Amino acid sequence: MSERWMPRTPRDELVLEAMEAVRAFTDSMDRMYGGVRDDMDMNASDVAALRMLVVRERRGEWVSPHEIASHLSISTASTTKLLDRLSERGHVVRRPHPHDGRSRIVVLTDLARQEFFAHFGQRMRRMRDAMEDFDDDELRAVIRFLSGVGTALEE
Amino acid sequence: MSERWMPRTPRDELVLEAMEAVRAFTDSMDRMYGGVRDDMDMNASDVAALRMLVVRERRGEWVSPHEIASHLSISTASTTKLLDRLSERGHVVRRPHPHDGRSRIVVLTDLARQEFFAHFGQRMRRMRDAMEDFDDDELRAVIRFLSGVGTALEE
DNA sequence: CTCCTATTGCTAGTTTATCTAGCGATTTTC
DNA sequence: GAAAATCGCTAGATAAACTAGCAATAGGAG
Repeated sequence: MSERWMPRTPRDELVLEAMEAVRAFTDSMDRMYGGVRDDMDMNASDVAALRMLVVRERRGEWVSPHEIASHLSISTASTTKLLDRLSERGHVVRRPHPHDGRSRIVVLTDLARQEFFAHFGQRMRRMRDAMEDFDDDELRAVIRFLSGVGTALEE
Repeated sequence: MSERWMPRTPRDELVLEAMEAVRAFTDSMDRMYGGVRDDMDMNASDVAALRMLVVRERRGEWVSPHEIASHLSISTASTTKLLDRLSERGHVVRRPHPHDGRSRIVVLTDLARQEFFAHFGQRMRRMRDAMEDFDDDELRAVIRFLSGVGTALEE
């Protein structure tokens, strides 16, 4: 054995507690998305696509079917069907890509934005309210944590 | 209009930044789980069930098929199939429930524990390492944040 | 410019994982 | 002790993913 048994320090306990907090939080988020999915009567991928489109629109970026496919880790064939479902419901419109005749850009409709915020809005408000229990320094620490740990995971 | 326009304060900016950090972190976690799913060549539900079993086993609790069903928000019929898949791979065993003849308890095999930690272990280690950049107070703030915001979401 | 290769989104057909409905065994309630 | 509820299961139907292959377009090499 190259390793001696190590006593579990208070620091170790704290880190373990943080790990568990992350796990529980992720579960909460999953359930939250599940709630939205139920409320909107949609499947998980379709909601995820909508979420992506909202985020990318806010950034002023265009989104192609191809990008949706890779973001959701599904095939382009499945994405075609997904977009068919969203178009049928009137949530998105497919437009020609201005510079690439093969491609399309997927654009949210007003209806989609409206329904999306109707169902996500109240949940986001609850999150935002819960954040009032934290001062600026704490919030900054949280932000640094989430982006640090998140980045560490992406390698 | 019953509401005047409000200037966006630095505090508002910070809270917004925290919201975005949460969103990005959730995406990272999703991709992480996706990686495990790919590595283990399993579907999302099966991995989620395994995760649940590991957590509950660590707590010294028994898990019935029924509980798996409600935790994953799928029907008991789907859970039967799910457990068939996991049994076939040798990841779980169904045992009779000691006090209730209708029920079963689902028990992880050594193989499952082994494979689970082989694939999750390195990712959890990366998370744990990333946490070394934070002192105890920061970590405590993060824990309070995750559990507070998580709880707020569950209502 | 012309040819060749790569890329994009789509269709068609297949597979997988879910669902609903209903059943036998067992437990709980009255 | 009888009636109702619960548990996990089977059977058959549905939804959403997959693979393979296609037409249209783009882009690079000669």
